[in-house]
Amino acid sequence: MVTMSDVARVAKVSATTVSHVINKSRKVNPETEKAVRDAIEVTGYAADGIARSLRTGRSHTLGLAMTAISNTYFGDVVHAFERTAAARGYSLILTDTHDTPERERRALRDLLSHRVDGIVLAPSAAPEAAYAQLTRRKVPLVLIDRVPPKPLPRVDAVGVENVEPIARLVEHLVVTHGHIRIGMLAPQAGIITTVERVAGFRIGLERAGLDPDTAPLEYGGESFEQTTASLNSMLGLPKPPTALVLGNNLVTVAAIAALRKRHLTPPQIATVSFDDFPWADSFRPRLTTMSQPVDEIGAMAVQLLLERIENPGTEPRQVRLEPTFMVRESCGCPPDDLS
Amino acid sequence: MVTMSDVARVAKVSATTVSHVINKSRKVNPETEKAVRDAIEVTGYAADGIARSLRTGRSHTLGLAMTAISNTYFGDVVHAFERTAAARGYSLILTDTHDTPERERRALRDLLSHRVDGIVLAPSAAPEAAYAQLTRRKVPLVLIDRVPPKPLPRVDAVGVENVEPIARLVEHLVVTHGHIRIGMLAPQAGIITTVERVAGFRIGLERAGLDPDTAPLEYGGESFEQTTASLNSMLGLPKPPTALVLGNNLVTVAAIAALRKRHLTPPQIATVSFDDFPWADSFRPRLTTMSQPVDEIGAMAVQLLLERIENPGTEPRQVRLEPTFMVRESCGCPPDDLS
DNA sequence: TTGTATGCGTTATCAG
DNA sequence: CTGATAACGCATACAA
Repeated sequence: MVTMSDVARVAKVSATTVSHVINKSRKVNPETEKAVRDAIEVTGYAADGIARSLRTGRSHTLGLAMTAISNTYFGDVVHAFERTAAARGYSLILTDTHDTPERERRALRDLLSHRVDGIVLAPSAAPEAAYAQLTRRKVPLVLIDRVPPKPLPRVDAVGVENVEPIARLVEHLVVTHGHIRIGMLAPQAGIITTVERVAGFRIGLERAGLDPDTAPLEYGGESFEQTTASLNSMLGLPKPPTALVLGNNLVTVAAIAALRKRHLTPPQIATVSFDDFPWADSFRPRLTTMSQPVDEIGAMAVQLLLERIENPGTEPRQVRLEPTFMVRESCGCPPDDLS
Repeated sequence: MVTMSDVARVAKVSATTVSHVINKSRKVNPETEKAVRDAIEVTGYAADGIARSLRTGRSHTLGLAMTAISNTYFGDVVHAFERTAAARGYSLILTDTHDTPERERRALRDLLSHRVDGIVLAPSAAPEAAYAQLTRRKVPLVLIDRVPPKPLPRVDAVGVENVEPIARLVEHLVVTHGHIRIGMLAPQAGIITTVERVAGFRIGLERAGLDPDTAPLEYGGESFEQTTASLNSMLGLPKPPTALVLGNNLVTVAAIAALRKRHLTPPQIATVSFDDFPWADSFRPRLTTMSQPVDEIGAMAVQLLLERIENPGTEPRQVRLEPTFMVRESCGCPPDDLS
């Protein structure tokens, strides 16, 4: 490996000077500078980020800890995150929390040991240990996807609005399409977003004069099979729902598959779902959905984190982005004008 | 920050002993060990990976450099990669090459500055500079997705078989379904996989007694719009093809959308495509595809890389995984027995 | 305008 | 079985 001393020797200057020309951290004679730059060229020197980090305490690295399977998030959010971070000169370390408290702890420990300058975390259903771990080390932290409820912890967070958009979906089912037996297939129980979406479901029902307590509600999202089983148990009811609220993209794909098996393709049974798909317009059934602004979420997470890093004293912010209502045909609604 | 010296002070031993306890690198008296472990507990000490890396020269970090937009790869491969790496005690740094030589260089420079123990790279269309950069630094390297052609460079690589599977797709079109005017919408020109898939297309045509030189062939994959334009120009031919080979998942989604606009839903026009979708069975048209084993590809990349790291002297290996032929209905073939 | 000395937190060498 | 010491490659306080 070629180090700064090697460059210094070739350029016949001190390592200090080399460091300063690289970092532009003090004035140096143009001739000297040229000698140094030439020496760098000749030796093929590349700065060692590790040594630099040890010395400065900053790694120019951001940690992203989330689960890879749930949510549409993974691919798109990671992509947006990497792009935004790279644009600001930061690299990305990725770890999978598997949405379990134990793996979450491990993921954060790994991130911490790499001395990341900040962490973006999609908290598991029981993130207390993780929070403690993080606050003890005072690492800048931004929560993503799941924004903690009311007695707000002092932490930055970015996520999407869930309650009203789901209520809006229910309203669509009731008001526009006249359904009165509406069921919900929710994502993994315990996760904050699930709690909020179920709340939105109940609120939507109430507003429509329907009874939330008698409305069919099942939790899926653990696996394809478990989701399928949940849906089937709902459909096996004496009076099965005529319309379905699907709580996220994972649940949606499993549900459509299960419905197909029962020869119940939307809009034969009406569905609305959270999360959109890039291919939603090209393939049938064309699903009516709430589309999350995944790119903005990833970019905003980086944005909040960098601001926190640069300005640790400021008040934490919670950002709620708005999903977009995509009306298509899974409720039987508009004429199929695109096919 | 709490360091090893702090722990040592609390445990009333030397830092050396603390280090040895942590790394189990030499025998230490059970009592001493307990004292150290207690001190670690009390102080909440966590090892500093940066300092450790500087000293040992190993970062326990793997770099993954690929483009996030092209290919089905991104999400799934990254996921499999992270899982396999984590299981072996390695973290993952992710960088986007944007499939351009310039960004590729930058991505690798970043990885190198983080002193990753090895790099997995999906090479751009002109990766020479990247190779030079890497071999100069002697970083263990594995190529992913795109396996370099014949005069094999001395480098590990993992990818999927392209030529024969695409030829097989063409055969399906000709032999099973009697098409003789077959066009191909290929992915981004220049990429090795594209070259191979186009070669497979031509070979398939030849075997069927068709003339490859007069067969319509367009390159897409740059963007949704560009892909759409390519397809439309092919469909605008005096004698447009009655069957289409779609070169990857990106091209496929754009193509189906464009076909829809022309009221040409498969199997009205026959299509076969490379890359499968998790939702392929639930949504119409149900596409006949070649499905890549994305999980295995990601896992194998890590596997090859770790073997190279542990055993630098061995002969490089090129691994070609087999895609799976998923016969569905986009050629009008089997009765719709699943709907 | 430039150089010397020191230390970041860890592990390896050597000595006890 | 344990400890003192040096070194990894760099950035900075201080000195010249």
